Amino acid sequence: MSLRSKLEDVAKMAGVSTATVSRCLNEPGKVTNKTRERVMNAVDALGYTPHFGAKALASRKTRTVGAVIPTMDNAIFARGLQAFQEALAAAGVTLLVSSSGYDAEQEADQIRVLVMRGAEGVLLIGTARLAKAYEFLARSKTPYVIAWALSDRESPCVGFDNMGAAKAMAERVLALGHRDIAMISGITAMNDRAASRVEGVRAALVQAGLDPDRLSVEEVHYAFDAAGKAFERLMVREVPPTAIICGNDVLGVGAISAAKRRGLRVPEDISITGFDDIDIAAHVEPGLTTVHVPHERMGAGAAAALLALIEGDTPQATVCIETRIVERGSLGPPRGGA
Amino acid sequence: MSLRSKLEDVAKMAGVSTATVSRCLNEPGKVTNKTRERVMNAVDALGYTPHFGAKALASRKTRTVGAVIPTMDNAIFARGLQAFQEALAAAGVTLLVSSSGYDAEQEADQIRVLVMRGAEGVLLIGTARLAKAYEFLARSKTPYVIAWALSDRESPCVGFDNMGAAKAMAERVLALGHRDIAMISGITAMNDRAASRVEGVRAALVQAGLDPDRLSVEEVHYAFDAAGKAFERLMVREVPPTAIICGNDVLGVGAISAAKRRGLRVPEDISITGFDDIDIAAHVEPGLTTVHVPHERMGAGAAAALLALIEGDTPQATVCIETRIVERGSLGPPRGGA
DNA sequence: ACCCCAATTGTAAGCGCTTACAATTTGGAC
DNA sequence: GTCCAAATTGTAAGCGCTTACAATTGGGGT
Repeated sequence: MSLRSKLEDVAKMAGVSTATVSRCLNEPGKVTNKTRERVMNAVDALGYTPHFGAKALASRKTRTVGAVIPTMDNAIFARGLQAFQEALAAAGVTLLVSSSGYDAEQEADQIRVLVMRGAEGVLLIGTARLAKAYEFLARSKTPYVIAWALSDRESPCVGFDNMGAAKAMAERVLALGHRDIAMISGITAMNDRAASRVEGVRAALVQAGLDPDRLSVEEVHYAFDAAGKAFERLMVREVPPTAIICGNDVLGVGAISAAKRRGLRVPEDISITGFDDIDIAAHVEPGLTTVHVPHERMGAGAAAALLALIEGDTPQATVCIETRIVERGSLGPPRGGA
Repeated sequence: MSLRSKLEDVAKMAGVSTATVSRCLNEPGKVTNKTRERVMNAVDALGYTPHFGAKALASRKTRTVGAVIPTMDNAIFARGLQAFQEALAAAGVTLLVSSSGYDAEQEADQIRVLVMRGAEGVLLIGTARLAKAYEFLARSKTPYVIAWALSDRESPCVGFDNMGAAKAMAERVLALGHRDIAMISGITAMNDRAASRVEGVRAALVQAGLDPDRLSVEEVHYAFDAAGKAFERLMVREVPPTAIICGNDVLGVGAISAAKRRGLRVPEDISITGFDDIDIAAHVEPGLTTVHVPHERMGAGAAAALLALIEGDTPQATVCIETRIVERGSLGPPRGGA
């Protein structure tokens, strides 16, 4: 970090001015072949790497965007973020990622940090966050797009209908004859996706003429064993469920695992569903019936929207990515039959 | 990004000089309570966020380190990186992560980018990388530590003995009586961890008086279905293996899944082992017998080493984290008996 | 040859911050 | 009240880069 060579060193070695070196690096067309070659030689003779901060300061642009995601632990955000990143890279924009650990306070901090590090726009997951985070975004005039959910904010979003998808899944469960349905959900506080999914299931119950308050919901953080423990708690209730709708695939896989450990067959003894369709969902036994989310499409769409925003264009306010249910075997009719 | 308020604005509003504002923010002790309060009010009245680039430029320090990991897709690096990050945060240092997609050329690029973005040191995974990457590190005098493997470089490493652990696992497999052993490995080119693990298994075979060339090795990238396909290929060989040692848990889980799809029982018909002990290993049926790696300890250790390096201290050159085998059921004696 | 215009290169003024160093204020001790 | 050292604040010079603008160069057209 200390003895880096700078533009001036390169200029000196190549016998040109710093302006010329800068041009060689940034607008090679504006420089003679001959001098460009000379400069480039100096550049890699010295192993010159421009100082990002200085560059950002002088040019007042960074070609950088940020994303703060709830967690990097599980694969839920990996695919979408990957697509987001690739689309940005294609436009010559760098992505800075950080994770908040599902903590709203931390998320607000991370947003600040990203912006101060030069993010010209940010990708945010879902809509629920501290007011001060939104205020900061507004005050600093930082464009942002929301993904993984739909939003009615002025800023665009590229997401999917969490509530609708969960409702569709619940409808399918109900159609098979299940009446004792429970849910293992992520923590719904400050997590609109988790909350919407619970709401979606409740809506399906209401629509089927059932009492939505009879739905037992276990809220746990997204981890296999937390889901396992939630499963245990659900199964010792006085009326154990015949089907458990899980808030995501991590919970679903954890539940299947716990069921088998308990000697229950899936779906004969207990049906289990997931949400997201991450890789592992297809690789447990039985395969997890789940909601497939086209993460790649969402990530790419979000990138396009954010880039447009940064360029000053106004992209479509809301892009709704369609989800679909994939049946894999973990959902079947209840024990007694329909 | 455009109309951010700057130090000067804060200074003006608080009626002090920019130097005083800077002090308030960086060395609050050197300023009267009264003026500090006045300044702080101005700071959040304006929603002031310092310009990172300007700060880095003026102070020639960033309190930032970088890490280049092969992938964020699976959980392999997540836990260790998390611990690394937390240890850094405790020291007030920010972590910048990027992933190379197991591509050496990209990794070299990422290292450059991180350094140019102000990384005062970097965390690298394993030892195999392009010479130019090492050269750049040396020329730019950027300290680095290597994790996830042991290294004989001058720069410190905090890792574990991939070869030894794989050998130990193979010995256990051999002790159970297996003689037809195969391996599903990650791509070994430019991946010393993968290569060492294969080497370890071969060493165990040699030690047991077996021909190491008889070991069938399928090299695939780390994904469930790639492992599944590799499994299929292995099982149609003229002498199908009775045990498959997998290069990591993703491959192991993929193999178990493929075995069951093929109607084989694990471990009665085929034994399967993994490496890493990621969460999912305990949540498949049967549980995956694997090598447990204390990722948290490694991440924290790596952080300590890197921070020391940046401070100019010389940490211990090599820290070897002990691994251990966890038995979960996917490894048993071969069909015929020992 | 000579002139003029376009292409290329150089000059120098910042970008927003930190930090020596200088100037000022403060608060005891007398 | 005075004086002095210590504490606080202000002044201004960069940090490494970009980019108007100015200066130079090189080629036709004549």
